[in-house]
Amino acid sequence: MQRNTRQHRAIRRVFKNAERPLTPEEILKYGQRIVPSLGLATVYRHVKTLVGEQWLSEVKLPGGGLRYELADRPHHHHFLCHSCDQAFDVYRCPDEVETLAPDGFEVDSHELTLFGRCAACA
Amino acid sequence: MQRNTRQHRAIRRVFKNAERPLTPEEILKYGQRIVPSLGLATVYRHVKTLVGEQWLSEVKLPGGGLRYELADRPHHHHFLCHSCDQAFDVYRCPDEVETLAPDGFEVDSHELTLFGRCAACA
DNA sequence: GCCGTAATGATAATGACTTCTCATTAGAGG
DNA sequence: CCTCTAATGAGAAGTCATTATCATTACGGC
Repeated sequence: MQRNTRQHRAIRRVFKNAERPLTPEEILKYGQRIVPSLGLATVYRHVKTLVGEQWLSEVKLPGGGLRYELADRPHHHHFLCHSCDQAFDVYRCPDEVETLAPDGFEVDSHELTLFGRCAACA
Repeated sequence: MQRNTRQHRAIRRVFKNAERPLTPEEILKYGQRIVPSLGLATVYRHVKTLVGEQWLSEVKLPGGGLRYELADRPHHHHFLCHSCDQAFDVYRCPDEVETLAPDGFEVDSHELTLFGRCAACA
């Protein structure tokens, strides 16, 4: 991944334009609007590299299937629309979350997911 | 699933004794302490039936892999130990969670997962 | 513009999880 | 106790997301 290919530029552009976590299939779909020949294997290859470079971060939501987002986003959570299955960012977080665990449990991170219908589907 | 078999009784007993969500492999392991010949296919068969009867409910945590718990438990969340990979119940919930979504989004449920080390691993 | 080679993309392979198949076992009514 | 047949369990098969293979393409230094 040392050459500046059209595919690499396209994938980074997709994330710069997206303001929500994307699945590999979504990356492929949006990337093909820029480079129509883009293949799924190339998406996976670049995503893996970009995660290694900490340019992207993995988003694991309940229900499985990894999504990816820019790694430089501040702390936030996610909303998952069960109609269109798209994930969205929620930039508000309840306080004192990490104090909820039982005694003796060490919390080092947390993930809050809201489920429902997004503005477009509702 | 209309006969009262040893396997069926064993699987229900496992859940009655467990106070945390179980994976199919965990159900198999604990069930085999009661009925050593228990097979994984039987675990899946009964879990599917019990979920259909609303006796069990599915627990989807980030990272994939379904877990199951008794359906009659009151609202609660989960703690996932990244050392032993066991899930635990957390019977406290931050208030006003469903008000965090952006305007126009309809929230109908939420899932909060705490990550860290459980009391036994810490 | 040429050339060496990294990157690509179609497809096969993999792996984890879940369901199916079917010969055998064992509930439970008579 | 017999009999019928639902349930079981071992292994095959299916699913789905991800990775590997490899012939072809196209960056980019010269």
